[in-house]
Amino acid sequence: MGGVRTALYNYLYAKQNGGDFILRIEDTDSHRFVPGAEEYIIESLRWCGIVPDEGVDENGKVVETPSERHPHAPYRQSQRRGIYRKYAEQLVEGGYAYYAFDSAEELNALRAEAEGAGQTFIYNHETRGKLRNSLTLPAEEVRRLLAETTDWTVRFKIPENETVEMDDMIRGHIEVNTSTLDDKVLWKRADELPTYHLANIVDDHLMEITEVIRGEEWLPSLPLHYLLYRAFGWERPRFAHLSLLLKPVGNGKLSKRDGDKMGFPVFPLQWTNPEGETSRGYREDGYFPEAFVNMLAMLGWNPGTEQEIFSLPELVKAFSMDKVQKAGAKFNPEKAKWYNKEYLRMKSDEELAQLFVPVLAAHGVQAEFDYLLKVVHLIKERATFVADFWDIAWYLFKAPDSYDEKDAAKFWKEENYSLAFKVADFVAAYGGAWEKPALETALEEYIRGNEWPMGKVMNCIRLALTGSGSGLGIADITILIGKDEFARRIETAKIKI
RNA sequence: GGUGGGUUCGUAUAACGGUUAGUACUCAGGAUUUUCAUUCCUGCAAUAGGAGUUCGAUUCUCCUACCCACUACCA
Repeated sequence: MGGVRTALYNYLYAKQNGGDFILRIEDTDSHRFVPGAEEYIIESLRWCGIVPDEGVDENGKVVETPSERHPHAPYRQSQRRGIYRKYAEQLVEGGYAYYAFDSAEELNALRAEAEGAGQTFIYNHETRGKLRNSLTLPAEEVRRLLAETTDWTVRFKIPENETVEMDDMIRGHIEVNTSTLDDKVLWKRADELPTYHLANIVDDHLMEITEVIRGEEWLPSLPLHYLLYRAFGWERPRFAHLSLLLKPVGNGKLSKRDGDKMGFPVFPLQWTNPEGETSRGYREDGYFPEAFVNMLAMLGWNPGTEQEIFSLPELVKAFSMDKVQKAGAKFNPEKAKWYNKEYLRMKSDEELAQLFVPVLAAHGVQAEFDYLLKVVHLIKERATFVADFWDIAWYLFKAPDSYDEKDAAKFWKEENYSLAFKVADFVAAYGGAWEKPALETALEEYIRGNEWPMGKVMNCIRLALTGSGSGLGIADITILIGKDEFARRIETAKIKI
């Protein structure tokens, strides 16, 4: 959800300003490759209607070779590996970075040692002079290690005691003293891959990125990124850091576990991880993508008006970065359902009837499309999801085979059902127009004319028709199921209840 | 621990430094209805705490508290 929201805000901003939304796959961690994740991201965005202008072709594949439409290909960083090394070396030559030969074990040992003393080990201006790197080792030794070993990295040399002044489109002016920063690894000889920091800056420059809208977790790295742009002498993009999505109850950010525990999806689409655990998705749970997107857009942003329902094009028009909330937003599953309900009732009867077909099929039911149109028209205001249709209106497709005991005890009393049977006879003999208003009026005149208790009689009929004490209006049901079926159900009820 | 960010009803949010602090979701009542649902009406409920600036602070400044993120050869 958080990822989709970030993509959405990027998309909205890009489209609003006549720009392009580019999808780039940042897969520079060779140890964390997850099969299917890339396809999942693309399919999720497509479901949401957030279609990248660049980076993904019409078949939903990440573009690997440059073309007019996709001039910056390849868009997968693992396929761009060849281009990062020279930029890392450029920084070393300019004195902005250095080679570090400390092994992972050595650094871990230093961290453990510091932790034992209640401190934190940081690779920075204070410690780099005592570590094994191209700043401390003789040139000869550095050359030898570079040529003969593969366990080295390029680290950024953070300047000492300098204030980096930054601007964030959402948070405004931010200052950080460089002495609090550490010398981040930019490039690793072991797998010849950059880390996020280098790859991101290099690719954003090469791909002519003008705005970076990303999660708040990147805010602490912003000074490093500013320094990197400065070291390269490149114009930097503008940055916006979005607050996180928080769990509905308690503290902390939204996690997969919350969804499982509280019964709502946290993934746009159903997702099965490599361990075989499946997480439900909004799509599979029956949410409309428009509702999902609308709900996400309103989580941390508002239009400044009281309008709550926005289509994607409307969001593009209305979106504004200075209306984006600084604080984290707690996700509210109830509101998500409300959005779906609103979108469901905005759908046409035709569309809903079509969506209803597979639901009916799953219950072994087939019906005329015209009939479905009428059904859907009657029940759309009572449902949150299309799947609810069955629970609401199953009795319009088959007779009840049992009756709710509590409702039967409450309504099925002789003084009432004896009258109901008379009403049934009246319906059987009814010769007026076979449409709801006419039948409804006739029924009401008949019952009230005889001074019978309207509610009690109707509830008996409803019990016979639907098997319970709740449901649609009697006239609505009768018109739909027809005279014969009406009579059959009354007869069955006489015997069974 | 350090650094950065954040804080208005339970939740999402609105409010040129001047409002009876608004709206939506949820919840509770009520009205309508042949039941249920819908619809409509009403209600509950907030500026984290403390200083300061100001005629006046939800809004600006500082302090405290709490929450979050980061602190990897992950992104």
